[in-house]
Amino acid sequence: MNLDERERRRELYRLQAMLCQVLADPTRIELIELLGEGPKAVKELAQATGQRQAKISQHLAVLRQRGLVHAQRVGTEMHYSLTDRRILDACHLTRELLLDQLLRQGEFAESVLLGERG
Amino acid sequence: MNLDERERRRELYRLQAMLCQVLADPTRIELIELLGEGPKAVKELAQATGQRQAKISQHLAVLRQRGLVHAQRVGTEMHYSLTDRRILDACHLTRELLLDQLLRQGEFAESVLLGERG
DNA sequence: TTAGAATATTCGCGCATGCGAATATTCTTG
DNA sequence: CAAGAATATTCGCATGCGCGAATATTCTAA
Repeated sequence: MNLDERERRRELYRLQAMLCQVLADPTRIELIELLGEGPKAVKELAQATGQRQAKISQHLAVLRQRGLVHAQRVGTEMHYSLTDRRILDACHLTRELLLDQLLRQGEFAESVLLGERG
Repeated sequence: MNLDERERRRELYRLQAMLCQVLADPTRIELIELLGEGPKAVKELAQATGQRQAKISQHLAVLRQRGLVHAQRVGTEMHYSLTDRRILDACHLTRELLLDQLLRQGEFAESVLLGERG
């Protein structure tokens, strides 16, 4: 390999963008939050989110391919779990950032913030 | 308004996804990093990234519309700056997460990591 | 082995996004 | 006002993404 520095940085940014892309979906964020509570089966996740099973499986596949979650067979079920708790940290930090943005703009803030802060 | 809790959480996830979407582009990440050094004109950013001016303006428009950067006229130039330094924190955390992912998978890691850690 | 439950995958569509090219806007200077 | 520099916007296109619907796979139990 031996790319020069600029190209290495570019490659890093490209991969980072791909990671952020994975986090750029509300259903996937919700799945990450749920898995933050502990391992869960697909059916549980579908029930908790109120989404169709196929949709949940599709999003779990994305998370799995990117290495954010790990799947384990347990009988007829598949138990999913986070591979790294710091994924939650990233989610929480971006959410903090978002909440500050909302506060600054003063838009939507009250309705969304209720029950999340204060 | 007065949404129930689940809907409020959903709305929050939706907005968070939109924020992550903004961070899910390598050029925008590079712009954020550059602006982390201080305010810069569009031309500077175009030069530093080696990208066409129109492309930079387009991405800056996205960052501006989402409230991540602030623009100020200075003569014939527009000086852009971060509205919140913690945007950098978010970028750096996701990058840390990415680097750990790469280390775990052992793929690309060496070439990308050189000069970034160690 | 067959039935059925749990999960995964494929397909097609509608929609958003990033880009280059071209053009428009806004400011400064003469 | 005219010319030109700096920046913004528009347009058209190619590509990617999320979704529902349908189907396939994989395991358990009888």
